[in-house]
Amino acid sequence: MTVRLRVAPSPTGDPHVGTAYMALFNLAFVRQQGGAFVLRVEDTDRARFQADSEQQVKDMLHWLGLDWDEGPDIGGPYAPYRQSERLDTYRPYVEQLVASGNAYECWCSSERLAQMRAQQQAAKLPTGYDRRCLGLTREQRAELDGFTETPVVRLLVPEDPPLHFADLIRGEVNAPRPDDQVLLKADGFPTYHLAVVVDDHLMGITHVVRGEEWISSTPKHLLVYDALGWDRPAYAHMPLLRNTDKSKISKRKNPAARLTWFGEQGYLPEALVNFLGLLGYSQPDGTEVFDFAQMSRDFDWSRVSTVGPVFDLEKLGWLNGEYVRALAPDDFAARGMPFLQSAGLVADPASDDERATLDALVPLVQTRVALLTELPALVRCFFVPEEAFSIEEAAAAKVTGSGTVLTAAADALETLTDWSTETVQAAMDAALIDGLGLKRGKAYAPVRVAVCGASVAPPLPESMAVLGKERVLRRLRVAATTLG
RNA sequence: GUCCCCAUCGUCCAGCGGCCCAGGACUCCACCCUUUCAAGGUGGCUACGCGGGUUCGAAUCCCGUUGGGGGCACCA
Repeated sequence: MTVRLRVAPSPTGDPHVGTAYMALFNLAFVRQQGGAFVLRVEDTDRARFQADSEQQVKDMLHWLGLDWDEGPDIGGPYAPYRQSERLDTYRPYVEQLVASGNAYECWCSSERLAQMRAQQQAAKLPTGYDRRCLGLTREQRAELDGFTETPVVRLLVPEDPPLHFADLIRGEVNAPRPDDQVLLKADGFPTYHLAVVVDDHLMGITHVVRGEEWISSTPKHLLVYDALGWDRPAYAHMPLLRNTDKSKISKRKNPAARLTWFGEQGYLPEALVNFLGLLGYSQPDGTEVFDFAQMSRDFDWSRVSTVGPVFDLEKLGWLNGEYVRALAPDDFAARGMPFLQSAGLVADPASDDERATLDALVPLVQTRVALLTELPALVRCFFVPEEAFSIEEAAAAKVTGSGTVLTAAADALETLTDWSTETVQAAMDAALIDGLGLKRGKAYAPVRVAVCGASVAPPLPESMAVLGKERVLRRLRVAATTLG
């Protein structure tokens, strides 16, 4: 049997990391098994619906390389893949459930339901629908209070509903007894609980992989499968990603909950994918730097943890550095360019000169960047117009009184006809180390500040070679007076 | 409140009865390398929540307890 899995985001806002996390594990298994991966849009909540959300989700998933085989944009044998376009397919099943006595209509107003729950909680009772409408006709119910015109359809949970199910990650799971859950809302839209089951069945989904938060509603779904006479899928409930305080990861408490945040912050998609594959999961050999293909190759549900991992940015930052350093030089330049452009250091599109300068800088900065957002500060002095070049105050303060050193360096460099890393360094060493008797660290510090404007910068002779004789000399002579 | 899930260094993982007075990674600290900062190298700090069992033997199994998390919507 060929395996079919899906990821089913709800277009209610900015794409969530949890969606990528689920997609990754779904997909790792799908690709290992040679099955199909479906993207289904669960847009049954018209109150929270956001029109641009679906596209953002698709963009983010593509950015991460987590691509689907069937979906609303590319179609497939089970189209449509948007639940709002499938309203007609749910209706017959609702009718069937009502006819078979597995569901019933309910006219209770939301006010009455809220009041009922409050009372139950005050009485320290489990909350749940009290079945006020069960067995009543519309007319009979209308005579009682808390009545509302348009009914919903509720699942009738039997005395002994199925509460146990096998989970690929957790083994036998014991879930709580469900409430008489609403299946069809008053607006005619199905709730999640009806729509997932119907769609998963109709779309031939074999494995339902979702967050742990769904464990408690699985019995409802089981009930619907059974009532409709359908085979149950296999279940895998993933651990929930957490904030630092261990609560379920949220956009409110954690910027990383927002998928679009990572690109803006200079993270590489392959690093994020790798990192997500490290949360609640590990490679059999303990490898920590691995790509999707490797993860998929020996993917195993039994290796997925049941403990919700804290989404810790520090390790992701390290991992990102690993990936940044592993980038081919031209790839690094290409990925870094947008950050230089948005910092206003490079024109958009970049000129040939600017490209050439960046290419020359790559070997100097690639090991010094963990996040792409760190690049602009590191290369600022190479791109900034001479008139706008300035020395950081703190850096200047560290080397005040080095006019002699700077002048000596400038004088020595002035005579150079061949301008390269080697000749520059030789000239500086001769003038400052041999000539003034300074140690290299002492000698280079003021020069670095004068030329780069900061006390932390890429290697000095290399930087000076890239900068060119003219600009270096000008900066040295200016600094010789200002730092004199 | 109620039901369910979970429990190894600060964090992410390994461990699935003896190889563990617990191993790797991130972070932090020290040292080496070194023209600054990185990168790289070496070393170090730090954990099986607690209490009972079971067993010759428990981080690993069982029970309890404590702690954390999630669900309890005409949201997903």
